[in-house]
This record gives sequence, C-alpha cells and structure tokens, in this order.
Amino acid sequence: MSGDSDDVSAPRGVVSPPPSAAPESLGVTTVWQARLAVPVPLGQAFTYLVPPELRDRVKRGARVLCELGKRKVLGVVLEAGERAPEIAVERMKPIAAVVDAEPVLPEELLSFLQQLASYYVAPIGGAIELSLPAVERSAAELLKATQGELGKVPAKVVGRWVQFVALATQKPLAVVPRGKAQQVLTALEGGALSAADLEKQVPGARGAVKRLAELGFVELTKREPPPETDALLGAPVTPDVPPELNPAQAAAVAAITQKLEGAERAQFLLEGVTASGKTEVYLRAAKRTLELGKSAIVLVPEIALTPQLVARFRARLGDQIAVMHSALSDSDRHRMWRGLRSGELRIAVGARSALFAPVSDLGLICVDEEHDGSFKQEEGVRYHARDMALLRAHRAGAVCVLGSATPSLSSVALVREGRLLHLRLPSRARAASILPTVEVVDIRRVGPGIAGEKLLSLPLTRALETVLAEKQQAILFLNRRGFAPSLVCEACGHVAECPHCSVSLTLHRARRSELVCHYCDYTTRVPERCQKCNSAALEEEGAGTERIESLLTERFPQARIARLDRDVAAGIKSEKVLTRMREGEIDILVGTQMVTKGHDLPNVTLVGVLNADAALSMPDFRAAERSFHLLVQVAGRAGRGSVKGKVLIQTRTPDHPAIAFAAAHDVTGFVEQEMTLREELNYPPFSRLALVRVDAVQELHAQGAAEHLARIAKKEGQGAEVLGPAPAPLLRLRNRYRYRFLVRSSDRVALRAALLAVARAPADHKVRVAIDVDPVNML
DNA sequence: AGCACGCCGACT
DNA sequence: GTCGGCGTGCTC
Repeated sequence: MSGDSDDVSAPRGVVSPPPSAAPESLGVTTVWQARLAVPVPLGQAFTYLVPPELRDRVKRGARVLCELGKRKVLGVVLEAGERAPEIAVERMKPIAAVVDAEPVLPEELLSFLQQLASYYVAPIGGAIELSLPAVERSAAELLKATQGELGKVPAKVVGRWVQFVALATQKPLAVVPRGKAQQVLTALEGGALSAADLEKQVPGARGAVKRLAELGFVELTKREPPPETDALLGAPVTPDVPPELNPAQAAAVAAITQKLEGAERAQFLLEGVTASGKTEVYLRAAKRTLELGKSAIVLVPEIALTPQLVARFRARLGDQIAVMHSALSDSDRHRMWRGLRSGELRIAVGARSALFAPVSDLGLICVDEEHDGSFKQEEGVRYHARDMALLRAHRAGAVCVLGSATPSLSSVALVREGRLLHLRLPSRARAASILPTVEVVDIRRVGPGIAGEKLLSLPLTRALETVLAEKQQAILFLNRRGFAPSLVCEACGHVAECPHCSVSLTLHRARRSELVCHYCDYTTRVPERCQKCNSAALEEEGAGTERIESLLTERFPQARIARLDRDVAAGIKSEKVLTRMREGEIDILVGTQMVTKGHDLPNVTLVGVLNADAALSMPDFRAAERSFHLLVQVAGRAGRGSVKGKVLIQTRTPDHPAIAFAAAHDVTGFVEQEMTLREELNYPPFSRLALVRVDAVQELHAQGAAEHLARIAKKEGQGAEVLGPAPAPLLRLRNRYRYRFLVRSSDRVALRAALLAVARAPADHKVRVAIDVDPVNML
C-alpha cells in the first residue's frame, strides 16, 4: 500500500521542455500521461503519453496497446491524467490504441492485485497476468486484425481464434532438426495441436515452432477453438438431496451464514478431521451466497480438484459453476473467465489461480485444506493463495473460510490473535467410520520382510498378506520416484551426479534404464562402468517407487499392483489410476504424494508410510509441520468404509514429535509443541520471513551479489535481521550457482523496507535475484 | 519475459 | 566464407 511513491527517476526541479505536447503554451509543466502495467518482470509501472484523441478513453482498468521496446504489448491502465511528467517526457512513448471501452477487471480485483504486488515486492504486470487469461493478454491476435496498424482497434477481436500447429505435408530434406525442434515434431505426429497445448507438452516449444515454420516443417493455421470438451464438466448432473447436518456442521453453517446475511466481513478457521464433512459446510455457505445474489470462490489443492468434487458442487449449486484448473485448455479457461466476468457464472471452483476469478460482488471465499503447500505459487509472483484469500475477502467485505484437518501454524496463530473465528467438526460424519489404528515400525530394529529391502519390513509384509487374503486394498507411500536414488561405484565410492546440478542422478528402469536428474530432467544412459575409476561394480543404492513396485510384484505374483507417480501419470491421467483403484482393479497401490490426497477409497484398509524420515530431514524449519500434515493426511486414506483401517509408519526416529503425535491422532498436541519450538527460535508465525535468492553462472558472482544485497538489506531494513548469505542447500541447479539470505523481522514495515531496497538495488546483470516473501519452500 | 546485438564453432 | 549458438543488456 505504501509503495506508491516509488519511481523517482525523473529529476526534481528540472522540467525538460516537452517537445511535442502543446507547443502553443510556453512553460508547460504538465502532460497527459498514463501509468501502465505492462507484461515485463520489472518492478514498477511504465509511464506513457496519452494522445489528445484518446484522453477520454484511457481509463483505469482498460487495456491499451502500446510499443514496448521493439514489440507491441497490451498494458492495463493503472491511472491516467494530466500532471507533471513522472519521467523525462522524451523517454515516454505514446499509447497507440485503446482496446476496452469498459475495464477488463473489476475495480475490486484490480486494486487487490496492486496490493498483492506491493506485498510480495513483485512486478505489477505479473500480478495482473494472474487474473487475465492468456487469450485476453496476447497482443498478437489484435495486431493481426489491425494489419499492424495501431490506430484502429476493432472491438472484440481478441481471442476468437487459436493458433494450430500441424506437420507439413511435405517435409523439407535440407536440414534435420535436433533438440527441441525434434521434440516438437514428435509431439505433432499424433496430429495437429494448438500452440498452447504444444507448449504444455514441450515447454519452450514456441521458439522452435517459429523456426520450423520458416523452414517448412510445420504449418500454422488459425482455427476456431475446439468445442467444450472439458472432462471436468462432462454430463449434466442431477440435483442431489442435501444430507442432514450433524450438530457441529449445523453450528458451523449457522455461524458462517449469519455473517453472510449481515454482509459482514468475517474470517473463519474450520477445523475437522478428514471425512468430517467440511465440504458440506462449503456447499451450504456457497448456496446461501448465491441466494443473497453474491458470488463465491472455492479453492482446493491442485490434486484434490477431481471430477467427483466438481460433480458434487454442480449437483448442489447447478450450472453457475466455473472450474478453473491447470489442465484446462486456453479456450476453456477463457470461457470460464468470460462467464464469471459477465456474472453468468457466480461460483469459481479451482486450484490457487481461481482466487483471481473476476467475479462480481464477492461474498465468500473458501480455502479447503488450507495447510496444503500447493497454495503457494513457487514461480513468477510467489504468492500464497490462502493468505491472499484472507486479504481479498477482507477488502471486499466478504466472508473467508479456511478449512483443514491439520491447520497450519499460521492459521492457528491467527485464531489465537482473535483474527480467525474457530469452528470445529469433531467427528467423522459417517458414524460407522472410525479413525484407523496407527502402528509405528522402527526399521532400525525390525528386519526386512522382502528381499532384504528395509522399506518393506516384516510387519508391513504381514499386513499386506492379510489385506490380500481379505480382498481389501492397500496404499504404500514413498516420496521418491524412480528405481534407486543413486548409482554408486563399489570400488571407489563415486556417485553418478548431474552435470548441471549438485545432486545425484536417480536410476529409472520403467521406460528404459536411464539416469535422470529430478531437478533439471537431464537424462543419460546408465553407464556400464564407473566414470571415475572404470570399475564395473556399480551398485543401485536405495529404493524408489519403481523398486518397491517390482519387489512387490515378485513377492505377491497373484496380486494386482500399480504405481502412481509423476512418471506414470501426468496431471489428469492420475485420475484413471485412481478410478481403477476405486473399482477394485488394483490390490496394492504404490506411489508418491499423489496417493495421499483427498480421494475417497472405501476399500483401502491399510496404508503404509515406507519412509517417514525423508520429509523430516529437509533443511527447513517447517519440515516437522509438513511431515505431520502428510502423515495425518495419508493415514486418513485408511478405513474410510465400514472396516477399521490400519496405518503402518516406518521410521528410524519413532520418537520424533511429528511421528508420535500423528500416530496418536493428536493435532492439538503437535501444534502446542511445535508452537513452543517456533517461539523459542523466533520463526513464523512469531516473526515474518523473506528469502532472497541470488543465482549466477559463476559461483563468485552469485556469492558476491548475495553479500552485497544482504548488506543493503541490513542497512535499509532498520531493525530487520539478516541471516546469511549462505550457499543454497542445492548449490548448483541448472548450471547456476545459488546463494541466499533470509530477512527476518516481527515488524512488517522494517521487512518491507529491506526488501524494497534489495529490489531497487542496481542490478548486476550477471546475476538473477528472486525475492520470496513468506517462503514455504526454503530450498 | 521478449527481443536485438554481438562475438565464436560446423556447415554449404 | 555464412548460419546460428546463446551471453549481455534494455525496455516508459
């Protein structure tokens, strides 16, 4: 909010004579100008001149076309008017054309985005892009329609057509494409793809496509976007019969609707174990919001956005629902956005980006599983959707409901400060389902059950035998993809490492034997001999999901075993595996994170956490909190039907609080002890943090810049504490060396001053600087 | 982020 | 001899 007095690049006192503007009046000190949010990752807004004929049409919130460097871009007007030039007039370019007669974004949303950008010390252009679908953002379509002439912009040409890329009928023989170009051609063998879909399959394809088109390998065509084929909004759904609420649910709904009806701003923490019926509370609140003529936004973690959940919302709330989700095509996303913008759709359900839905008259925001890490955006503008949900709701005078079985410490702190009202749903809604029994297996003491593999301990093997005999199902969770996490030379101890990152390469067998870097996707064939000493004695060390799957297949040949991780199923395909699981076509499912989230699989009676220590050993003050959430979450998969479930947690540290409290289903106990620890160490929620990451090709450049910026932060952030700089836990990533430091303060003003100083420090162009306010992932 | 400019390797 | 690789710098 306080960041509006920024740009001081225009020298004070010296008023340069405006060369073009109003030549008849001598001594003119004001000029018609507009501050625009333009699509560049550069801090502040850019100032453009407003030509006389556009003066009454350049309005806040409208998109305009202008030249930025050598290209034409769409900018969003933040403010316009006649005043003293913000920068030297001769540096300003004129706005070329006005695209919108009315603002593209509602005022409520636009000013919220400005505050978001300011809070995260992020470029305003990037913040506004969060809210505009790609179609509304691209100036290309517009320019085609105007034949490059900037003067006249026909209304509503933006986004009617989609670029399609197809293999050319005749291949030129002159050149053989390699690398990215080759990947693009392979992707197109299955048929033409829209440029956006192609980009999804082959990141960075655009550049290659341009070249391939010039060479005649591919043909570009414009087509109507394909008709709506969204799997999430398939068949019409018949209305459901709302279930009877239990007393706790009824009390929660009453508390929320009272605030809705009084049009009071209010914020709630809805705490309830898995299957306690939180979704039903959101449904009732959303229904009431609709009845009051307002709009609602429901945020769920990426993975939880299943067709079942969407079907549930549609069954209750009808067809006014927009689903917003990363797997949506550009044109479907655009349809949803238009529907919301026009008021035709009044509910947005989706992952974190749905927070920026352009709804009119916002009444309610629900954030389900608010503790979930996927609400934190880790690229570009690094915002936290939960925190920003609270902000947007507050600004709009709306009600915000955060729901979780295992609330984040941040939310618990807000409850203690009296800023969130606490609602509890104490029991599972279905009386028959009771919490599973949890057994902690100390794998230091217990022997292996299968083929010497410690992660398949004897108790776990016995439990699997029982499950198979009883015709029930099991889920095994291991947070490690691939066959083996490293390949070690037995002769000299050399570990195969990624040439671009400081990590060992993971052995994958499923496709063909390959060594893969899990950070940069570098892939190479498995070497026959050690690269260092030429010994042939190479040992596959440790176990990932592939090895577990293969050992289980050997040990239980009659069982149907499946694996679910990023290698098997990208995005929506994981739904297929889960459907097979639900239909009883799989007995044992082995997988990573993907198996842990909100799927209702009633015949699963055994959940095995193969290595609970993996997440605990992360160098991050939130490691315990994350592990605890994960364990409780995955344990919640067991025994959702009528049979009591069983959870086996394998660990080398059975006494660790995250494990012990999870085993005891004791959320309050864990929160108490972790809060005490955080307070002692002065970590959030008892202080505010920001992480500054610096990377460069040369290690010394990164280190030097980090030290320099850390000094600036210390000097400018009066009272803020600077921790570091130090090499990042992953010193090298994608050929770049990374250093970082933390800024900590209980005073948000001091923290902000430090960060602004860092952001404005003259950039050494050899290094890249990223500021992460309220970081979640400390790596 | 684009986009251009600019300086070193494998092709006609 | 050129095409083109990506390092470096700039955008009101």
